[in-house]
Amino acid sequence: MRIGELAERSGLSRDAIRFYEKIGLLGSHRSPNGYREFAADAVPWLAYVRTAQRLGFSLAEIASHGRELREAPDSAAALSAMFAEKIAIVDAKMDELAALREELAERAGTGCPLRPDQR
Amino acid sequence: MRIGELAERSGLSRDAIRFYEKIGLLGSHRSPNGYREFAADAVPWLAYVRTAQRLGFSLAEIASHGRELREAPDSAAALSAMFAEKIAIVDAKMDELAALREELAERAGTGCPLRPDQR
DNA sequence: CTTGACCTTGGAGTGCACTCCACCGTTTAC
DNA sequence: GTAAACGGTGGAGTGCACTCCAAGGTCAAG
Repeated sequence: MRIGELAERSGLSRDAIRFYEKIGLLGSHRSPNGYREFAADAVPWLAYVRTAQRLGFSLAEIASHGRELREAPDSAAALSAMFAEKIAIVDAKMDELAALREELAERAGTGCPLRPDQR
Repeated sequence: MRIGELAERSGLSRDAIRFYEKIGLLGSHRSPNGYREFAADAVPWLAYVRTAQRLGFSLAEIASHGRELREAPDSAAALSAMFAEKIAIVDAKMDELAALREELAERAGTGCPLRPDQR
Protein backbone atom coordinates (compact mmCIF):
# COMPACT_ATOMS: atom_id res chain seq x y z
CA MET A 1 0.00 0.00 0.00
CA ARG A 2 1.32 3.47 -0.84
CA ILE A 3 1.13 6.55 1.29
CA GLY A 4 -2.11 7.95 -0.12
CA GLU A 5 -4.06 4.81 0.61
CA LEU A 6 -2.59 4.53 4.08
CA ALA A 7 -3.45 8.16 4.73
CA GLU A 8 -7.03 7.57 3.74
CA ARG A 9 -7.37 4.30 5.63
CA SER A 10 -5.76 5.64 8.79
CA GLY A 11 -7.25 9.12 8.71
CA LEU A 12 -3.81 10.67 9.04
CA SER A 13 -2.20 13.14 6.65
CA ARG A 14 0.56 12.08 4.29
CA ASP A 15 2.85 14.50 6.05
CA ALA A 16 2.06 12.94 9.41
CA ILE A 17 2.79 9.47 8.03
CA ARG A 18 6.11 10.60 6.56
CA PHE A 19 6.90 12.22 9.88
CA TYR A 20 6.08 9.00 11.75
CA GLU A 21 8.30 7.04 9.43
CA LYS A 22 11.11 9.53 9.94
CA ILE A 23 11.02 9.20 13.71
CA GLY A 24 10.89 5.41 13.52
CA LEU A 25 7.30 5.03 14.62
CA LEU A 26 6.34 3.33 11.41
CA GLY A 27 8.31 1.05 9.12
CA SER A 28 8.22 0.92 5.34
CA HIS A 29 10.24 -0.26 2.42
CA ARG A 30 10.67 1.40 -0.93
CA SER A 31 9.50 0.40 -4.38
CA PRO A 32 12.09 0.64 -7.18
CA ASN A 33 10.65 4.05 -8.08
CA GLY A 34 11.32 5.34 -4.57
CA TYR A 35 7.73 5.26 -3.37
CA ARG A 36 7.09 4.08 0.18
CA GLU A 37 5.30 0.76 0.51
CA PHE A 38 3.44 0.01 3.73
CA ALA A 39 2.28 -3.34 5.04
CA ALA A 40 -1.42 -3.91 5.68
CA ASP A 41 -0.93 -4.00 9.43
CA ALA A 42 0.25 -0.40 9.38
CA VAL A 43 -3.45 0.51 9.58
CA PRO A 44 -4.21 -1.11 12.96
CA TRP A 45 -0.81 -0.01 14.21
CA LEU A 46 -1.61 3.62 13.40
CA ALA A 47 -5.01 3.25 15.03
CA TYR A 48 -3.26 2.03 18.15
CA VAL A 49 -0.78 4.92 17.94
CA ARG A 50 -3.63 7.43 17.74
CA THR A 51 -5.38 5.94 20.74
CA ALA A 52 -2.27 5.75 22.87
CA GLN A 53 -1.36 9.28 21.87
CA ARG A 54 -4.79 10.69 22.69
CA LEU A 55 -4.44 9.11 26.09
CA GLY A 56 -1.30 11.00 26.92
CA PHE A 57 1.57 8.90 25.58
CA SER A 58 4.17 10.77 23.56
CA LEU A 59 5.20 9.55 20.13
CA ALA A 60 8.63 8.79 21.60
CA GLU A 61 7.06 6.55 24.24
CA ILE A 62 4.90 4.79 21.69
CA ALA A 63 7.86 4.31 19.36
CA SER A 64 10.04 2.90 22.13
CA HIS A 65 7.19 0.64 23.14
CA GLY A 66 7.06 -0.62 19.58
CA ARG A 67 10.82 -1.10 19.49
CA GLU A 68 10.80 -3.03 22.76
CA LEU A 69 8.18 -5.31 21.32
CA ARG A 70 10.15 -5.99 18.18
CA GLU A 71 13.38 -6.52 20.06
CA ALA A 72 11.94 -8.58 22.89
CA PRO A 73 13.17 -12.14 23.15
CA ASP A 74 10.30 -14.24 21.94
CA SER A 75 9.35 -15.23 25.44
CA ALA A 76 5.81 -15.06 26.68
CA ALA A 77 7.09 -14.08 30.12
CA ALA A 78 9.01 -11.07 28.83
CA LEU A 79 6.05 -9.93 26.77
CA SER A 80 3.68 -10.34 29.67
CA ALA A 81 5.96 -8.29 31.91
CA MET A 82 6.07 -5.52 29.34
CA PHE A 83 2.33 -5.44 28.91
CA ALA A 84 1.82 -5.60 32.65
CA GLU A 85 3.93 -2.46 32.93
CA LYS A 86 1.91 -0.63 30.28
CA ILE A 87 -1.31 -1.76 31.88
CA ALA A 88 -0.12 -0.44 35.23
CA ILE A 89 0.49 2.95 33.62
CA VAL A 90 -2.96 2.85 32.08
CA ASP A 91 -4.48 1.89 35.42
CA ALA A 92 -2.70 4.79 37.11
CA LYS A 93 -4.12 7.16 34.51
CA MET A 94 -7.57 5.74 35.09
CA ASP A 95 -7.20 6.29 38.82
CA GLU A 96 -6.23 9.88 38.20
CA LEU A 97 -9.21 10.38 35.94
CA ALA A 98 -11.48 8.86 38.58
CA ALA A 99 -10.06 11.29 41.14
CA LEU A 100 -10.60 14.23 38.80
CA ARG A 101 -14.11 13.04 38.15
CA GLU A 102 -14.70 12.82 41.89
CA GLU A 103 -13.37 16.30 42.38
CA LEU A 104 -15.61 17.68 39.65
CA ALA A 105 -18.65 15.84 40.97
CA GLU A 106 -18.01 17.04 44.49
CA ARG A 107 -17.68 20.67 43.49
CA ALA A 108 -20.75 20.35 41.28
CA GLY A 109 -22.67 19.12 44.27
CA THR A 110 -21.58 21.88 46.63
CA GLY A 111 -22.03 24.61 44.04
CA CYS A 112 -18.65 25.96 45.11
CA PRO A 113 -16.63 26.33 41.93
CA LEU A 114 -12.92 26.17 41.65
CA ARG A 115 -11.48 29.54 40.78
CA PRO A 116 -8.15 30.81 39.43
CA ASP A 117 -8.27 33.56 42.04
CA GLN A 118 -10.76 35.36 44.21
CA ARG A 119 -12.15 38.20 42.12
CA MET B 1 1.71 34.93 48.88
CA ARG B 2 4.44 35.90 46.44
CA ILE B 3 5.59 33.94 43.42
CA GLY B 4 8.45 32.08 45.14
CA GLU B 5 6.21 30.63 47.82
CA LEU B 6 3.55 29.68 45.30
CA ALA B 7 6.20 28.04 43.15
CA GLU B 8 7.40 25.97 46.08
CA ARG B 9 3.92 25.07 47.29
CA SER B 10 2.64 24.16 43.84
CA GLY B 11 5.78 22.49 42.54
CA LEU B 12 5.74 24.71 39.45
CA SER B 13 8.52 27.00 38.27
CA ARG B 14 8.25 30.77 38.67
CA ASP B 15 8.38 31.04 34.90
CA ALA B 16 5.49 28.64 34.51
CA ILE B 17 3.44 30.62 37.03
CA ARG B 18 4.15 33.90 35.25
CA PHE B 19 3.21 32.20 32.00
CA TYR B 20 -0.06 30.93 33.48
CA GLU B 21 -0.87 34.41 34.73
CA LYS B 22 -0.12 35.87 31.31
CA ILE B 23 -2.53 33.52 29.53
CA GLY B 24 -5.24 34.15 32.11
CA LEU B 25 -5.09 30.76 33.76
CA LEU B 26 -4.22 32.27 37.12
CA GLY B 27 -5.22 35.58 38.66
CA SER B 28 -3.10 37.85 40.83
CA HIS B 29 -2.91 41.40 41.99
CA ARG B 30 0.16 43.51 42.49
CA SER B 31 1.76 44.90 45.64
CA PRO B 32 2.80 48.57 45.54
CA ASN B 33 6.33 47.43 44.66
CA GLY B 34 5.03 45.61 41.61
CA TYR B 35 5.35 42.11 43.05
CA ARG B 36 2.60 39.63 42.24
CA GLU B 37 0.41 38.60 45.16
CA PHE B 38 -1.45 35.30 44.94
CA ALA B 39 -4.41 34.13 47.00
CA ALA B 40 -4.12 30.98 49.11
CA ASP B 41 -6.50 29.07 46.85
CA ALA B 42 -4.07 29.42 43.96
CA VAL B 43 -2.38 26.30 45.37
CA PRO B 44 -5.35 23.91 45.00
CA TRP B 45 -6.25 25.58 41.73
CA LEU B 46 -2.79 24.87 40.32
CA ALA B 47 -2.99 21.31 41.60
CA TYR B 48 -6.24 20.94 39.70
CA VAL B 49 -4.66 22.51 36.61
CA ARG B 50 -1.79 20.03 36.74
CA THR B 51 -4.10 17.07 37.07
CA ALA B 52 -6.42 18.17 34.29
CA GLN B 53 -3.43 18.93 32.08
CA ARG B 54 -1.80 15.56 32.69
CA LEU B 55 -5.06 13.96 31.66
CA GLY B 56 -5.04 15.58 28.27
CA PHE B 57 -6.76 18.94 28.68
CA SER B 58 -4.96 21.89 27.13
CA LEU B 59 -4.23 25.00 29.14
CA ALA B 60 -6.68 26.86 26.90
CA GLU B 61 -9.43 24.41 27.80
CA ILE B 62 -8.64 24.61 31.49
CA ALA B 63 -8.54 28.40 31.38
CA SER B 64 -11.86 28.62 29.57
CA HIS B 65 -13.33 26.18 32.04
CA GLY B 66 -12.15 28.48 34.85
CA ARG B 67 -13.58 31.51 33.09
CA GLU B 68 -16.94 29.82 32.56
CA LEU B 69 -17.05 29.05 36.23
CA ARG B 70 -16.32 32.62 37.26
CA GLU B 71 -18.77 34.06 34.77
CA ALA B 72 -21.53 31.54 35.32
CA PRO B 73 -24.78 32.90 36.69
CA ASP B 74 -24.82 31.82 40.30
CA SER B 75 -27.25 29.05 39.58
CA ALA B 76 -26.75 25.55 40.85
CA ALA B 77 -28.35 24.22 37.69
CA ALA B 78 -25.91 25.98 35.37
CA LEU B 79 -22.96 24.82 37.42
CA SER B 80 -24.23 21.27 37.47
CA ALA B 81 -24.70 21.28 33.71
CA MET B 82 -21.14 22.49 33.24
CA PHE B 83 -19.71 19.88 35.52
CA ALA B 84 -21.83 17.20 33.95
CA GLU B 85 -20.26 18.09 30.62
CA LYS B 86 -16.73 17.88 32.02
CA ILE B 87 -17.56 14.61 33.72
CA ALA B 88 -18.83 13.21 30.44
CA ILE B 89 -15.50 14.09 28.82
CA VAL B 90 -13.65 12.43 31.67
CA ASP B 91 -15.88 9.37 31.38
CA ALA B 92 -15.17 9.15 27.66
CA LYS B 93 -11.45 9.27 28.35
CA MET B 94 -11.84 6.52 30.93
CA ASP B 95 -13.67 4.38 28.41
CA GLU B 96 -10.87 4.87 25.93
CA LEU B 97 -8.31 3.93 28.52
CA ALA B 98 -10.30 0.84 29.41
CA ALA B 99 -10.35 -0.13 25.72
CA LEU B 100 -6.60 0.41 25.43
CA ARG B 101 -6.09 -1.64 28.55
CA GLU B 102 -8.22 -4.38 27.08
CA GLU B 103 -6.24 -4.29 23.90
CA LEU B 104 -2.96 -4.53 25.76
CA ALA B 105 -4.20 -7.32 28.00
CA GLU B 106 -5.49 -9.26 25.02
CA ARG B 107 -2.23 -9.00 23.13
CA ALA B 108 -0.31 -9.89 26.28
CA GLY B 109 -2.41 -13.02 26.54
CA THR B 110 -1.91 -14.14 22.98
CA GLY B 111 1.79 -13.31 22.91
CA CYS B 112 1.18 -11.64 19.57
CA PRO B 113 2.66 -8.19 19.84
CA LEU B 114 1.62 -5.14 17.88
CA ARG B 115 4.28 -4.07 15.47
CA PRO B 116 5.08 -0.92 13.47
CA ASP B 117 5.75 -3.10 10.49
CA GLN B 118 6.70 -6.63 9.65
CA ARG B 119 10.51 -6.76 9.75
C1' DC C 1 2.50 12.95 -25.61
C1' DT C 2 0.51 15.72 -22.53
C1' DT C 3 -2.50 16.07 -18.49
C1' DG C 4 -3.41 15.00 -13.90
C1' DA C 5 -2.97 12.29 -9.93
C1' DC C 6 0.32 10.55 -7.29
C1' DC C 7 4.86 10.37 -5.28
C1' DT C 8 9.72 12.36 -3.67
C1' DT C 9 12.82 15.61 -0.84
C1' DG C 10 14.23 19.43 1.66
C1' DG C 11 13.16 23.26 4.53
C1' DA C 12 10.32 26.74 6.58
C1' DG C 13 6.48 27.73 9.56
C1' DT C 14 2.91 26.84 13.41
C1' DG C 15 0.91 26.26 18.05
C1' DC C 16 1.58 24.77 22.55
C1' DA C 17 3.83 24.92 26.87
C1' DC C 18 7.10 26.20 28.65
C1' DT C 19 12.45 27.51 29.86
C1' DC C 20 16.38 30.45 29.92
C1' DC C 21 18.59 34.71 29.86
C1' DA C 22 20.14 39.43 30.61
C1' DC C 23 19.44 43.25 32.94
C1' DC C 24 17.32 45.68 36.38
C1' DG C 25 14.81 46.97 40.99
C1' DT C 26 13.47 45.50 46.09
C1' DT C 27 13.84 43.38 50.41
C1' DT C 28 16.19 40.97 54.16
C1' DA C 29 20.15 39.55 56.98
C1' DC C 30 24.36 40.59 58.87
C1' DG D 1 25.79 49.56 53.90
C1' DT D 2 26.34 45.83 51.25
C1' DA D 3 25.53 41.17 49.81
C1' DA D 4 22.27 37.62 48.99
C1' DA D 5 17.88 36.40 47.94
C1' DC D 6 13.93 37.60 45.74
C1' DG D 7 11.16 40.06 42.42
C1' DG D 8 10.23 42.42 37.63
C1' DT D 9 10.34 42.69 32.23
C1' DG D 10 11.12 41.45 27.42
C1' DG D 11 12.69 38.47 24.28
C1' DA D 12 15.01 34.44 22.53
C1' DG D 13 15.21 29.50 22.50
C1' DT D 14 13.41 24.55 23.08
C1' DG D 15 10.89 20.22 22.19
C1' DC D 16 6.97 18.18 20.36
C1' DA D 17 3.97 17.13 16.70
C1' DC D 18 2.97 18.27 13.08
C1' DT D 19 1.65 21.36 8.52
C1' DC D 20 2.70 23.75 4.33
C1' DC D 21 5.30 24.70 0.37
C1' DA D 22 8.36 24.59 -3.69
C1' DA D 23 10.55 22.02 -7.01
C1' DG D 24 10.63 18.05 -9.11
C1' DG D 25 10.12 12.65 -10.51
C1' DT D 26 6.54 8.63 -11.88
C1' DC D 27 2.70 6.65 -14.01
C1' DA D 28 -1.97 5.56 -16.11
C1' DA D 29 -5.59 7.47 -19.14
C1' DG D 30 -7.09 9.74 -23.19
